[in-house]
Amino acid sequence: MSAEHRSGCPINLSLEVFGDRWSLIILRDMIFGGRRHFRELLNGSLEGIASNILADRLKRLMELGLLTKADDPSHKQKAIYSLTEMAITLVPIMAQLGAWGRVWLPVTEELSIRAELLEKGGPPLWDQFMDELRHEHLGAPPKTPPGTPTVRQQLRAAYEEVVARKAEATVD
Amino acid sequence: MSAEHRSGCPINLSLEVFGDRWSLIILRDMIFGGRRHFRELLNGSLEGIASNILADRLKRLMELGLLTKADDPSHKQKAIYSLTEMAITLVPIMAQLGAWGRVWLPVTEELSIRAELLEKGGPPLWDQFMDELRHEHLGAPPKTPPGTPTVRQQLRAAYEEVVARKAEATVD
DNA sequence: CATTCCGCTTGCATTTTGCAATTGGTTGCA
DNA sequence: TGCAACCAATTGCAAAATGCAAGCGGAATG
Repeated sequence: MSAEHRSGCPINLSLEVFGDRWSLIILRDMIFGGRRHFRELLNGSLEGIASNILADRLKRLMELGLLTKADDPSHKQKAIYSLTEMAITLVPIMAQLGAWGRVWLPVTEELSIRAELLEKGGPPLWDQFMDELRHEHLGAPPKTPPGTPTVRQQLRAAYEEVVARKAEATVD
Repeated sequence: MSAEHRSGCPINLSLEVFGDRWSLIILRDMIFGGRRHFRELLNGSLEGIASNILADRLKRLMELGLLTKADDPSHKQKAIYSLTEMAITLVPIMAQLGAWGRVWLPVTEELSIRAELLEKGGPPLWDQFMDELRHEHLGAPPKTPPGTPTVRQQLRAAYEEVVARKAEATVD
């Protein structure tokens, strides 16, 4: 192991990658929120990340091999960030983290419905989602027949259903 | 959500608990290494945690409900730390983190054999391990018949086998 | 041609971390 | 009884990370 690493333990090395308050938040927004641009990540983040921290983490995630950056052909100033295979395979970790948080922490209903769906879908749903991300970010051929609702669409629909139901309940 | 939380998203809330470089390391050493005392955690940690950080994190993990502390009846100065159910259900997250790290990060063979075994065993092995931890830390009745090798023993045996094989290879 | 938007960068205050030494007390052994 | 070793921390201090607000040059938009 290199001198930069505290130990060769896989859990420790994973923590050296994610052991901060922002890296996984950024990846979550890219994976589940479909965000690809700096501004989307900056303004869309529920948690309010600062621009200097976002810039630093994007750079770090690129150096670590979790993200790549490319010019947006439609806009010379825009950069498009893409997930690598390394980042896409974080889906099971995200699912487990969400499932655990849903049980033990004070989550809100509308923000945890996605975690619930992902938990119920289990590994088959995670695999489908990862295939969709490979199509979206790596240009891999889609594996699901066209017309099938994507996992992200399903998660989004469930989220909006909860929001609508809660809004209705408020009116009553 | 309370004002202390950045958002009610389960992944974010989980990160607020584990989004640092030490909390999961401590829990890893308790779960997989069977460590229960301050000194064991301090000296046994491969990564070399400082005593002030360890003290701070143990306190924090207790406040969060992941650990409890009790007097050691055999030694007035010793404290015994125990995992709560909340901490025991981290086993699947640990397993996924280990599995991911094993694939993508520069792990050493002897330190990743446990992650490999845990991955291959899948949820049934995780469940058995969690039952053993409930027995050890919460006093729950054991579910496996007496005489069955524990998961921790299996993991330890596999680790030592790799170490022995590598030592032999060095001699040749 | 002014405004907005683009991905950052800068300066600066606050918080967290890491290291080494030390604390007050307990235990085990001679 | 005396004393070294051990116990779970705590203290002081330097260094690093974080967070906030403002600003940058350039490009797109109206």
